[in-house]
Amino acid sequence: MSLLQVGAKLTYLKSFWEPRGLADLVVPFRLGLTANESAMIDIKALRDNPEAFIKTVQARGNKVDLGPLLALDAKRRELIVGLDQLKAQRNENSQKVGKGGLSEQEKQALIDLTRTLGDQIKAQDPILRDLEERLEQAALVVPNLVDASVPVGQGEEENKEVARWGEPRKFDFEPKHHADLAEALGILDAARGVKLAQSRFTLVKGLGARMERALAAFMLDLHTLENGYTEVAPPLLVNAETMTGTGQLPKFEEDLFKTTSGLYLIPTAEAPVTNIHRDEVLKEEDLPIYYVSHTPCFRSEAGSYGKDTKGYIRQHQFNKVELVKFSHPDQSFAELEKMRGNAEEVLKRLELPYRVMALCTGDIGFSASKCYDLEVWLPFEGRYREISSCSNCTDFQARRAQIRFKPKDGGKPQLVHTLNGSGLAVGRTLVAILENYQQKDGSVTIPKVLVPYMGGITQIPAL
RNA sequence: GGAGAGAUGUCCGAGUGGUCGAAGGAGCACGCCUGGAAAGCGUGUAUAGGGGUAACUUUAUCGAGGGUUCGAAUCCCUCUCUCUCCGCCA
Repeated sequence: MSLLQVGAKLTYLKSFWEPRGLADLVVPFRLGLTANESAMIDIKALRDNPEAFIKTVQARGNKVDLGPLLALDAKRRELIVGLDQLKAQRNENSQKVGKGGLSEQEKQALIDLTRTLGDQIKAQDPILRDLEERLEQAALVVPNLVDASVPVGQGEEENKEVARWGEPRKFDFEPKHHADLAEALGILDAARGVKLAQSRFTLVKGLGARMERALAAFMLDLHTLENGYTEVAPPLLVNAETMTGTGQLPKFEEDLFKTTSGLYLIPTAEAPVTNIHRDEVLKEEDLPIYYVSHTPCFRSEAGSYGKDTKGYIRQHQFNKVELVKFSHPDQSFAELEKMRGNAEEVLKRLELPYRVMALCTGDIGFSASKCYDLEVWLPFEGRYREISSCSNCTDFQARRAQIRFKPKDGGKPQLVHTLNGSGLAVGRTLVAILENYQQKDGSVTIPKVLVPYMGGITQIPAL
């Protein structure tokens, strides 16, 4: 998840999480969940161990009150007990009628009796369903449990640096902003992007377009040939179920572009790729599954007015190479470390200085249990900026999307853990290269590993 | 856009009002057989929610929602999706 997305999410969440009674909890979107698809959090786990959830919610800095949720759950169970008894009686009676051996009168009496049972059931069933719906909606605002290793903090400022690589280059001239460089080199054309679409769209030209293609190819080769990922090219328009599975819907609909046919443009390949195995039961021996996908991403950037208006950092459309894993629950945190290493490797080979941040409880995404951001050095701004985000979503998305595996020993299907991370955001990588590899004359040297992918050229010459 | 067919368990596939959570097969697990394996034979094998320390018990689920009925996978209505043929088209 990108910084921009987190920002938008947090603003939205803040208003959403104002304390209020469950009765007037307004949810803008009716979930298309069926009875055996469960809610966003494990209601049983909440029942058994509410303290863990309360702790998480507090640490994340939101004020959702879990009390009403627990009360609803208790009420629901109470109702089920009575209703199930009624249904059991009805079923038994119906079977007696069917089996025969009753006199006409007995039979008719039983039918009449059972009809009243049926009426009672019909009267109570909607009450239960209403209760369950409210329970589900209430569960919807409860975020994933954060892992114990996540630093506690209020916001971005309290994220913890856990690693740093490379030395920011010393310039013997004033480094330029990438947008100024790129305009001068004729490789990024913001004005024409606006003409063709609107602001936050850019026309990429010449060696700029070539470099994006080269970067994508380089990253894909690294991840497929060396890191064991399988390349996939998913649909870029997906349905509401898919968006719900990974958590973009229903809460973050305003961040998405929706088409007139009801499909959504993907804001990240995480959405379609994680949903590849939605409603599936995988074999334990197939885990872990690694996918890598290079796609455009589309984000409305609602709520980010005025931020990064200049340049190629924050666009409505950008390219990203995304890593997705389906992991055995016991391995997911180890897999997160590996995934972070895979993303870091891209920066290392491009020789771009970066640091790794462990996001704190106040900054971590809604569905993530633990998350690292990779931040690349940008000389003009003189600071590190997010270029990748690697998250372990544990079973949070798997529960929504019903992604399970059958244990080898024959036990019940269990939820897998899902992970995702950028490996990397291609547009921002281009930005980082432009700024870090710029020369005094305005030309840009091409990182060594990229030269073969650029047809052998070693620089973008100044015009 | 026009015409038709379909949606059942991990998968394939039968089932047109009751004894159907659902035949049969595949897969998987265990056992027998074998020097070991394959084949063969036998046994077992859905998910979710309640209640119960447990044994166990109960409810729901045959694409989704509604209806008829004492009783629905099965009958009726609505919707969604998939497939085939025709038309259009990158």
